[in-house]
Amino acid sequence: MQIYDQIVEAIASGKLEEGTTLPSARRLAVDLGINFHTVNKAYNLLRERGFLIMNRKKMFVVQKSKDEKFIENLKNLEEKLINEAIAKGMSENEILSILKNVLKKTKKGDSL
Amino acid sequence: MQIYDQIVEAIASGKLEEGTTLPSARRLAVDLGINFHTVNKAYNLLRERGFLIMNRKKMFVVQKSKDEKFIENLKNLEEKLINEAIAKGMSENEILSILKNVLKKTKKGDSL
Amino acid sequence: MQIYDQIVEAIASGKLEEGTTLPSARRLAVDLGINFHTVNKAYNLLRERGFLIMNRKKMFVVQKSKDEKFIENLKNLEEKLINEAIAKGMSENEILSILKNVLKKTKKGDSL
Amino acid sequence: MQIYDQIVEAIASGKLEEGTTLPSARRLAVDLGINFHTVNKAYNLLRERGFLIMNRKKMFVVQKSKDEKFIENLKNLEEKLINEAIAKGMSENEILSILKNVLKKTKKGDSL
DNA sequence: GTGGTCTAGACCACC
DNA sequence: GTGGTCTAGACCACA
Repeated sequence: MQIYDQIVEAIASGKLEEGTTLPSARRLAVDLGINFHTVNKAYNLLRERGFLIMNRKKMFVVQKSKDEKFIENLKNLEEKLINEAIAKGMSENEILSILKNVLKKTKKGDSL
Repeated sequence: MQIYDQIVEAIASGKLEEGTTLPSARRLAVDLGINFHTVNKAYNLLRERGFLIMNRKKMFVVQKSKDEKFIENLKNLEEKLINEAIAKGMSENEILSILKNVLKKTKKGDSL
Repeated sequence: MQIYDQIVEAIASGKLEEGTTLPSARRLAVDLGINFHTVNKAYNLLRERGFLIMNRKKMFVVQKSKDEKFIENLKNLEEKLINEAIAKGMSENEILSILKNVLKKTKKGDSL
Repeated sequence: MQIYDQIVEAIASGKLEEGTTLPSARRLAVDLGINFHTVNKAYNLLRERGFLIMNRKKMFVVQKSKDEKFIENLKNLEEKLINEAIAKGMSENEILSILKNVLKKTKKGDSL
């Protein structure tokens, strides 16, 4: 999941642009000093969730595709998080303020 | 986690007000037809995360306390979610719109 | 995939009823003389596709749930298969006859 | 496989009639902007499965021939699909209805 | 070379 | 005990 998160973050921040071919699972594994299977699993999860796609050469390539399933899932997770925040006694404005800050911060990395 | 979520949702929606004493773990377990330990675990997780507090009679009571740790955690989780959304190619406005909708929907349940 | 297919077939034929708890992955692996990970992978794929669900004891249990995604996928795969049959010059009636036979055969196993 | 599927679909829909000579693999590769080997492979797979035959000029020609092997294979694949549908709890009528719809839809494209 | 799969053994958290 | 994960090594088909 750490690899997964880092790759998602790299895509979001623009460090990995759409169409970029990732290093092979074996290669990245060696570079990171971890096992091939671990990288492979992360790559496959990213593919399942639509962040990567495999090209004709069987390499993984960055892809940006917003699908219905993802948005539905996003809403559910957000609902849980926001429920917790409200249950903690936070006001609507407080929550919105935090959300906007996170969004701005993440978006700022985007333009780098 | 289902019990956990339901209780959080009940607190957020106002069905469970601050100060309310929850049924004992054994009692709720019987009512729901599940194992005592499962309920107990949910209660303890809710206490760890600051949604409940144990009173002198060792009963669990609803508490609304926004702490630093929770907010920090909330930010981290939101960052991951929003990173995924941006990595999917969603625009800042799209994301904010979804967040506002979820917030409004959740908040509406609040007034019920 | 062999394990996957066999379990699907066992559910379809009624040998495995809804609610049945499957043997643990480790146990089944020993019984079949194969590796734990192989069974585990099959179980997880079956869960992802909605044929199994994990209960509170972390055991895999048979579940029958027809979801939209499955039906959509079924239609796509059938379309490909039927396209091939038509491209082979088979008539609509021929194809329908084969489909009915397969359905009857599979369904017959159901009542055993 | 995309090329494969598209050609099968074209034959099924009548856009490619029996006896039609396909463009050479090199030619089609250039037109589609993909590698020659990829087209060649698709053509060869189509020949292996009996959708194409090579003429004296080594060009691929559309052929409609229903062979035993194909029908056997079709039955096996259908059995797997239908097993999944039944394992999902779908009734015989539900499945048959879907099959007929797909068949009708595919057949309709035929007359275009 | 690539990813995919199977085997194998170890450790973890959970119940 | 359970599944989940990481490591490791081997072999496969594909290109």
